[in-house]
Order: sequence, then structure tokens, then C-alpha cells
Amino acid sequence: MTTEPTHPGESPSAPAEGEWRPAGMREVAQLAGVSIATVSRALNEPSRVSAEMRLKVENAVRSLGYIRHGAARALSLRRAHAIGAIIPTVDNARRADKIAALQMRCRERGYSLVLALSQYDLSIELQQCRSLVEVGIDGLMLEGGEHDPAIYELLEKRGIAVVNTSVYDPAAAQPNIGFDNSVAARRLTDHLLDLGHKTVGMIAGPVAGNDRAGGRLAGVRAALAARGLPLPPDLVVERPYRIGEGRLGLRTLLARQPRPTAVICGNDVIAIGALIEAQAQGLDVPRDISIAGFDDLDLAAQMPPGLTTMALPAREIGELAADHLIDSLEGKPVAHATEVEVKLILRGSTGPVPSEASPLGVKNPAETRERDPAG
Amino acid sequence: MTTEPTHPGESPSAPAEGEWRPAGMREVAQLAGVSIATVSRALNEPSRVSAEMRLKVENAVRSLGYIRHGAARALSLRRAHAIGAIIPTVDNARRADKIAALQMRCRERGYSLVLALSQYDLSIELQQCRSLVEVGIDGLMLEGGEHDPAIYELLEKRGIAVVNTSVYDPAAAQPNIGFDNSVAARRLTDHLLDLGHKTVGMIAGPVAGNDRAGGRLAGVRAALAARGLPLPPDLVVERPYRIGEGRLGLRTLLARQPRPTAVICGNDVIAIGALIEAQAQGLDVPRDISIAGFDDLDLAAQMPPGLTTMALPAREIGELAADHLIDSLEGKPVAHATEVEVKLILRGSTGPVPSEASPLGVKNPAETRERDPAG
DNA sequence: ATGAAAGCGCTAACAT
DNA sequence: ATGTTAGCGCTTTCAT
Repeated sequence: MTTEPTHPGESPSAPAEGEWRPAGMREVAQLAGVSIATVSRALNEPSRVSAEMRLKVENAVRSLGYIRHGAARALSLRRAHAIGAIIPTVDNARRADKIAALQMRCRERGYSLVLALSQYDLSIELQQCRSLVEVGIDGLMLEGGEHDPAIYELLEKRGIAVVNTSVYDPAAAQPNIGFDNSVAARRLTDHLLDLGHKTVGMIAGPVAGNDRAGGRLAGVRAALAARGLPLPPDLVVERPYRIGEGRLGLRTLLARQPRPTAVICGNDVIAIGALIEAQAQGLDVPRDISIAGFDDLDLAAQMPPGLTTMALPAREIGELAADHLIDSLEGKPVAHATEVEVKLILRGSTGPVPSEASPLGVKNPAETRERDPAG
Repeated sequence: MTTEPTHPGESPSAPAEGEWRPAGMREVAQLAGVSIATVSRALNEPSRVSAEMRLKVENAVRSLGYIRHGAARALSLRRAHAIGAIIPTVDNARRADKIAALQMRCRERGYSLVLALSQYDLSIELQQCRSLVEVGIDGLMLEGGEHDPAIYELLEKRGIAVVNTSVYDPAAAQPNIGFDNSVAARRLTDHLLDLGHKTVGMIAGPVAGNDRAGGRLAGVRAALAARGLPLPPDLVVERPYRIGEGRLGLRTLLARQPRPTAVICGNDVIAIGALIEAQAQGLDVPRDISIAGFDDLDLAAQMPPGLTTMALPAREIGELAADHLIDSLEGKPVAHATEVEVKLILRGSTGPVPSEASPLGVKNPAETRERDPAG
């Protein structure tokens, strides 16, 4: 297999029959009839080289299929041209957007993306950070603002740029790009409160080690408190970000007394679960219960009756994160904290509080498993 | 900021007041009172070093917070300990699983994951591949088996391992791990055919440059052909993998004559869209129309009436891909093609073909936007 | 504008 | 079992 030189003009360097070795700068220089330093310059600072040389080099590069050796470059430059990202999981569509945007922007600017997952575990996150440092990253994107301080120490000592994302806090020690989760949650809650709801429940995401989840919970609580309303522990459940867990969460809440007339969910995945569960229990959304989430997943718009949610500009955050990191590496000025806009998207899943007269009992759960054809 | 040595025992190397530089092997060797080679050995092949030395080195490493310099290591070893992955997008939950599994397995085995996106474009894929080669990957995971031949040439010349995933083809030139998309689609179609359906439509994913989408379409066609049934061009629409597009696709299909009684979708995202659209049009699924997909997303199980789908073991594929690549790098024997099991999951969205007498007309699309309370 | 040569931090012969 | 040393492929002073 490896013995056939199917390709033209590619290995003028291997005289004997030995293993073919990818062409290096030396070979390029030789073929172009210039010095190795000129090749380097022609590649990195074309302007500092005569047009003639540049052409010769370009041709040699092309005909040898030369590709720079990143590790050597990194070693010499003491800059890997790589950005790391540690995220809890990839399984959320909005986070996938963020990573995609980050990757594309990095690529555009000549950086590659090394990805690591923390699974919502701060100690795994630290480990992964060490690995990334070893690989040789110049900058690191983190999710949220709650991290092992050892991470910051490590990064600072080695001059690695860092940015926390999906949180916004001008007072934080680390640069960040995002929005204030608490404020966003408060706005969402206010919407419900404006509709007359007084008994509001929450299905939060797991709060431990997750300041975004914690912030949202705090925001809901604050909005209620501002109107003299309580958020009894009874009406807060914490569930992982999965549809089935959202269903479970709502089931729990529906069993509580007093039963909430509105439920705010830690994100849309949970909210979709809650919506499905409500409908499965024969409740009409929003007539019997209002449901809202965060993220504005595609599904939020499509799923009847439409899910009211806070839209979070994930792509934008990813892009901004890449720019922040790379700008800062290039010595350009960067904002310490950048706020992106969240948007309250009103859809059919939230409505006025039910009249007092409405029955609290759950209707026959089976009957709504199939849609009524409304004939 | 950088001037405060908040940390104990960390910079015995910087005598003057200058910039602190991360400790290298030299410093470790010095502190441990051994040679630099011993440090290297203690780190890489602990067994080849006396217990005493090992301990001294370990202590020095710890107290200096030493972290290996990956680029230097890669340069010397001519092995980057990095795996690349090029995927079309991350936005599919199953693909996210695959990437997560790949990443975790790589990490476990001492490799990092460099991620690149091709956006379903074969020429972008080639570009990204070049970038990855430049970064210095030892192995590459690709999605599907349809790629620019230049990719294979490039990789082969440089001795970079490659594996195609989510496809299975023992006859293919490149190693692969996955399943036969055509066979899977055929099985799914047979299920519908067994239920008596004769007019089957398909909402395929974009087929260009995507052999998985193409294979599934071919499988549906083959299953029909095997029973002497046609798949008229009229009943095939191609739509991007988004819920809204799935809705659109179904709308198109419902307008065709004869109208299909069963629709197979390129994946679950499209299928969910189709399901939502069917219900929005007042159709009962599966009484009026059967719908099936691929992937077995969480949502497939949760969304009433439950989506019949082919479950694809994405995590397993990701894990196997990591193992295949790394095993092969380590000189271990690896299978050229590995087949993973897909599983037909029967749920409520597929059922017997409607009786001939059923009306073909579409009911009022508006009325079912809100659920009938079935009171 | 171009070339020669000294490293970047590590590993792996090759000594001892 | 441990130490010495020559590169790995590139960038970058420093000469010219």
C-alpha cells in the first residue's frame, strides 16, 4: 500500500527506496533554492520577502505538499495556536451551537480547538485543564464562573488566557462573556407574575458546582420575594437536564399542596419534559398550568402550544469567546466582561393564572395520550 | 497581577526578579538531584528506574507543579498523542454522545481530542483535515465513508490512522466502525410493510456528500422493491436535519397523490417534526399515518405517541473509534471493519395501514394547534 | 532582502 | 540503573 508513489512530484527527497518522509521546510528550501529562513518568512510574513522568492517558495510548498509541523512551530514560538474548551457535556443543542461557533471562529483565525468534558464535576474539570495545559493551549474557554481556584492559578502562572462563558459579572476576577442568569430568571418569572400567578414552582437543574443553575434559581426566588411571594422548598425540585427528568420533576410538583399554577424550568429540555408530562396528565397548557424554560431550542418553537422561554445567544457567546481569547493573545484590548442579550420569547405555554374555581384534581391520565381528533 | 508569588515552593529557578517561567524537566532534574534523562524515564517508564529515584522525581514534579510540554514531547517522539475528529455538525444529540464517548476514551488513554466541523461539505472537510494534520494528530475519526480521496492520500503519506464511523462496509478501503445504513433502513421499512403499508414516503436528509443519508434512502427503496412496490420520486423529499424542515417535508408529502400512509424519516429530528406536523394537521398518529425515524433520541421515547425508530449505538461507536485508532497506533491488531448493532424500537407512531375507507382530505389545520381538552 | 546558526523542551540512543 | 548528548522541525536573532 504505502509503496506506490501514485502522486506526481512529491518525493524528490527520498533517493533510496526507504520510507517516505513528509517534506519539511528543509526540502522546501532546497527545492526553491533558498534558505530555510526565507521559507519561514515567506510563510509567516510574506511582506518581508521579495515577490520572486515568495513565488518560488509557494511553488515548492505546493509541489511537495508541504504542511507546517505544528509541534515544532509551537515549541519554537512558545505558542501552540490552540484553544481549549472545557464544557460539562455536549448534549445540549444550544451548547453544541456554542462549541460550533467557537470552533469555526478559532479555525478562521488560525487556531484549533481542543475539547474536553467535565461532566458537571469540578474536579474532573481541573484534571482536564491540566491535560489541556500539557497539550499546549494558549487560551481556555470555561463554562460558567464556578471553578476550582487551582485552575486559575495554573493558567495564570503559565500565561494562558481564560474566559468564563454564559455568565456575566463585571465584578468577577476572571473575564466573562454571557448574561446574568439571575436577572434573566427574574425577568422570566416576572412575566409569569404579571399574568397573575402566585404559586410558582421551579424545576431547577443540578445546582451543585453549577452557578448558572444556581443563578436561575436565585432569580426566580428574588422575583417572587420582590412581590412578597414565597418560594417554599416544597415547590423547588432539582433534576438533571433530561426530558424524562423534567417529566418526573413536574409529577413531583403536581403532587404538592398548594399546587403551582406556573412552573419555571432550568432549561428547555426540562421544560419540554414538563410540558409533555402536563399534557400526558390531561392538563391543558397554559389553561391549567403555565410552563417556561431557558434556551429557546428549536423544539420550543415547534412543540405545541409553543414554549415560552428565554432565548440565549449561544452562537454569539461562542464567537465572542474565541475573539476574546485570541484578541487577548494578540495583545489587543479586550473587555473584561461582555454582556449578551437574552430575549424573552412568549409562546403558548404561558398564560393567565387559572381562575380559583378550576379543579385541582388530575384528569384521567390515559385519555390524552392520543390526541383528540376534535371532530 | 502576575507579580505575586502566592504559591509556596514554586520558583526556585528564577533567581532575579524576572518573569516566572514554568518549570521544565531541567528544573525537576536539578531539584531531584538526578539527570534529566532519569526524569524522563521516571515519568514515561517508571519501571525502568529505581524506586528511590522515582520518589525523588515525583516529589520534585509535585513541588514544582511540573507539567510536561506536549509540543516538545510530540516533536521528539514524532507522535502528538492527539486524535482528530471531523464531524458535519454537533447539533445532533446522538452525535454529541459519540463525540463525548470518543473524547472520554481518548483522555483515558492519554490522548487529547481536536475537533473540527465540516458542515456537511466535503471540501471544507478536506481543509479541516489539513489543519488537523498541521496541528499534529496521530489518528483521525471521520463521519461516514464518503470523503475527498485527497484526505486518504494525505493521511496515508503521513502515517496517520483513520477510521470511518457510522458506516459498516468490510469491502471498503478504509477501516470503519458502524452499521450498514441501507440494511438498517430496510429493516425499518420492512416493519412498515409488514403492517400493510403500500404507499410509503420518505423525508431523507440531504444526500449529497452524505452516504449515510444516501444509504438509508437506498435501503427504503430496496425494501419496497423487494415486495414489488415503487418509491416514486414524488414521495421522496430531501430536507435538512431540523424539526421545522421535518414539518415542511411532511406537509409536502401530504399534498402528494397518492398520499403516503407511512413516512420514513432520515433521522429522529426530522421524524419529530413530521410527527408534530401530522398532529397539527389533525391527523392521528398512527391511525391516519405512521412515522418512523433513526437515532432513538430521548425525545423519541417521550413524545406521544412515542416514535418508532432505529436505535443507533452512538456512544459505542465513539468508544470503539477511539480504541481502534489508539490500538492501531500502538501496533495492536485491529479489525478492519466492526459492525455495531442497531435496534428497531417499536413505539406508538407506527401502526397498521388505515382502512381504504379513511378520508384523504386534511382536516382543519388550525383547530388542533390547541389541544382539545377532551372534556 | 537573505542566510547561518542557536535554541525551544523533550526523548532515545549510546555510554558508563 | 543512570548520565551525556544529539537531534525532532521550526523561528529568530544576528550577520551579511
